[in-house]
Amino acid sequence: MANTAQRTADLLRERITQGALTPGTRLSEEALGVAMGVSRNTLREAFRLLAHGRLVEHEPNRGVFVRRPSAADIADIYAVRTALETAGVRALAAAPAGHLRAVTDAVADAEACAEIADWAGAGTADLRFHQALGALSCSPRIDTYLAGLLAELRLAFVTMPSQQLLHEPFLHRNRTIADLLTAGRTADAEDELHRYLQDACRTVLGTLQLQEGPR
Amino acid sequence: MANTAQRTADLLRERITQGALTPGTRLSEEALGVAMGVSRNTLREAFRLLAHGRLVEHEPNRGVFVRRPSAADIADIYAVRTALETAGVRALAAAPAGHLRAVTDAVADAEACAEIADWAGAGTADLRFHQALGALSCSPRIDTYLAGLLAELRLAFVTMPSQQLLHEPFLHRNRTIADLLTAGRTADAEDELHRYLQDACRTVLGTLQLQEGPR
DNA sequence: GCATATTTGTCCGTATGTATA
DNA sequence: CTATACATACGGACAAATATG
Repeated sequence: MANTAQRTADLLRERITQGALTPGTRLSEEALGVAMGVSRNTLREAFRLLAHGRLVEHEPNRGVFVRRPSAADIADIYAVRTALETAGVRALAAAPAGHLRAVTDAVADAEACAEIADWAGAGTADLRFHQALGALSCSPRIDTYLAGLLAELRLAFVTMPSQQLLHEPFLHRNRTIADLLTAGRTADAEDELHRYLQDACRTVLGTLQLQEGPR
Repeated sequence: MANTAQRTADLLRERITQGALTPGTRLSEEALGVAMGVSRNTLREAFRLLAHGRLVEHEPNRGVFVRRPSAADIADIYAVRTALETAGVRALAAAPAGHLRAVTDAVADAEACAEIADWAGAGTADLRFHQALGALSCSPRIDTYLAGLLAELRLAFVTMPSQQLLHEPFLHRNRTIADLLTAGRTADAEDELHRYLQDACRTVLGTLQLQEGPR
């Protein structure tokens, strides 16, 4: 198996993106070390890995805290997503056929989840849809970047009340984009994706403001 | 100042991108630790940071080595650069005026360096030109990504013989792009940049192959 | 504002496993 | 196959910075 620091980081990443460790929580080297059965040195290495993905914040001489993405973070994440995902759409012609099927499969999954009101599942499928859009570029680095960005976004979502309000309005637009891609209308798909991400960004920022205001 | 691990990583990054530590070099925890006056624990933390930027490769139970970017790496780097830099070009209208000046300044610098046959300087200015293109998106994350990609590319360049052959053919095309941007012809600038990066990628891959073959 | 307790930052020693000569 | 060298991981130690009463 991989080394301990990597495993520890993976485990913590999962805990964070699933909301078990909420933003603002302090991750004590001592306490977490004994809880996870690793030494402080190893845990510190894991912290470096997570800090690089912006899931935790390292405040010198104070410790590491689960990150609370700001409005500026959200806006920036959507800006980068727009750059990377539209690049995937533009690269559709050069991508193998299986890559497009991954896109349509994710859309179908999201629709199936929505059918039975499984909004957590719909959210996961939604993120997979966008990951699949980026994967059309056939670029390992774009895949890595996008995975990190979506994990960070998921972290922003965990404090928000309704996953349904965040995802439901966009499911039929996923289908629209997938259909445009299947029809080879990449320019139209790019336009739609661009507007889609702008709207989604506004929705998320609005939800964030709602919970930041009355705090 | 910042913590020791960060400083150590920064110092090593500089050594690597400037060719003092050439690809393939093994970075021994013990030897480097005493040489830089830091403990093995701290050095390992620094290694994690560098490995994330792909400047070094961590081979389990064998150690860390200065990375030797493969042809696939080069191609991928140019694919991501295309996505990020063209996104900057498309975002020109929304960028503050100073950002465009940073682009034209970098072009002027590169031309001045070429005038006096300072090809190392021209190479640096060239990279700054591309960083400035990405900065048009006004996205901190794109800036970070691009800086990492260009550092990795610089690592690929250090083993190549002539910086002149790598950069000179593209200087006048930098000027072309800058002029198109100044004229507000973003669509034309994007097309030109796209072809530019394709050609540059081919040039670098060709040079890489030349030195890989007769090894 | 001060004294104290806690926590991080850094280093060292060491036992174990793995790769290589 | 053995021996050596090294990475991996742990635990302990102490100074420095921070938080707490």
